[in-house]
Amino acid sequence: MEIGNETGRAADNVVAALEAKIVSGELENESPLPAERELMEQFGTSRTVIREAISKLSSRGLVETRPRFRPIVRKPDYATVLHACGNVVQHLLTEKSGIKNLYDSRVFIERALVREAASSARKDDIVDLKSALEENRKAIPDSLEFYRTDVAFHGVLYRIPKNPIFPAIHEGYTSWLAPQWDRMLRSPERNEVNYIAHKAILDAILERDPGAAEEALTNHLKAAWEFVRVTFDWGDE
Amino acid sequence: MEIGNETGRAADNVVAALEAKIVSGELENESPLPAERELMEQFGTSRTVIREAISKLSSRGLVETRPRFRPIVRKPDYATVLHACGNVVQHLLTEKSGIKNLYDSRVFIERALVREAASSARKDDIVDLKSALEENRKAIPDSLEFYRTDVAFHGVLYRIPKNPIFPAIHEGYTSWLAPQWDRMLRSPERNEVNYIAHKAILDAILERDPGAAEEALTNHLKAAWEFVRVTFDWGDE
DNA sequence: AGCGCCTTTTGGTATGACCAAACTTTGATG
DNA sequence: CATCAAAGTTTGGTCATACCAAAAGGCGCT
Repeated sequence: MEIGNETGRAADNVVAALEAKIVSGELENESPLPAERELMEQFGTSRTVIREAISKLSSRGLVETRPRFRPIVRKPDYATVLHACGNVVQHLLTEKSGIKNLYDSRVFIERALVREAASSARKDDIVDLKSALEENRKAIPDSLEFYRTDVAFHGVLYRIPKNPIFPAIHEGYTSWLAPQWDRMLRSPERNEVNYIAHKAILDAILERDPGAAEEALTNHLKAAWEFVRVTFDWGDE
Repeated sequence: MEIGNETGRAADNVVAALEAKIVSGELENESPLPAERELMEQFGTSRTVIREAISKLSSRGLVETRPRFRPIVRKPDYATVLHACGNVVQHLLTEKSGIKNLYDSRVFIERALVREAASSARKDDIVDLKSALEENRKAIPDSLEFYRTDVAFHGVLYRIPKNPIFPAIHEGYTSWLAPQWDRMLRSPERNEVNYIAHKAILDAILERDPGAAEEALTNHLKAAWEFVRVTFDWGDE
């Protein structure tokens, strides 16, 4: 009866409707979705369709579903979107080449980020970098804490362009490449090496030398990859 | 009886099984999935969970579903993954700020790409660039063809790092930002301007001058954005 | 072979039922 | 009165069955 039902996909209407209600805030963020049986009455359709719609919303990151709980509404932001993509990306990381490609892309991005930082970081960016580096230094004895501050230091770089896409990408990299870092965690002797590398990057940024910053960053990440590669006992990539 | 069935998610088992069969090639790429009723017999489960599993596979880009057709197996590659992410990303592009952020990230990436091209493009890369530019020049009178060659020219840049992730990203940008380009298509007088910009970029690459290449690229994309912005009659971003 | 018609297959949807886990209410208890 | 455990209710996950319309496939006719 409803207009717009041309093609056989009843669930899409429900998806669109709920989608609208979520982005408009009519369905409040972080709050549970109405019960399926209520939705099916509300939309005048069967539970089959409702469930399929919820499944689609879930895979789009608009709701978060746990096995036996009510779905939770998630207003889309860059982080949840990247997280939703993670489910899709994971297939490409089962082979070494996929991981290598992803890591290389990270190196590529961060090279550009440190260039950007060196050429146009603002005062507060510099403050953030210094503070992140200091946290990093203090955490050298504690591998777990060092990992956290390591990620945080790189995270500051991703925030410098003031584009929310980049922090989201950073989250993607750290979560998708996390399994590899586990090995690094168990090698505390690497902490000081990595700290020194971070310091070299920051020094180059402070001197406003994009080339040096890029080189320092490249050396840092290449060394980290080499370490992981050897630890995993991979042949040459 | 099967191990790994701890948590109440029967569909996940089916997803995992089909997933494995797809990546292993047991389910041939580009060929249709078995019928739902056959799968339900094969897995000893109801059609409900089979359908849910197929829906999940679809949203992960492992199968492609058209409304009333058999799902088609799609072995995951970077392009299909990016395409699958497109459904998720679209929410962020409904506002101007989302488009602006995405476009800025593109500028950021391509700046790094042309630097890379200028500093380490190989002979065949140069050949590709020259040929793409020539195609671009010849297409100046035909806006539709010009658009195609324009995309192709930028695409060559994304292929230079020899990392399949970048061409996939390029596909993402071109498809996600396509609506904006429509306006550009109807302004053939822009074609020559854009061609000249492309030529300037290539010239800088040929001179192995990363800085000049980055600047030329930046000018090119900033101008294109400005044109779109004015045409759309947006205020300042 | 090419083409239109008819049968079968198959995806999309609707119902209704059942279970187990989550949630809510209730009521006994200290 | 606050606490907490038991009983009752809701609700997501699954199953079985049925029906429809469109796609696929077969069949006969030209």
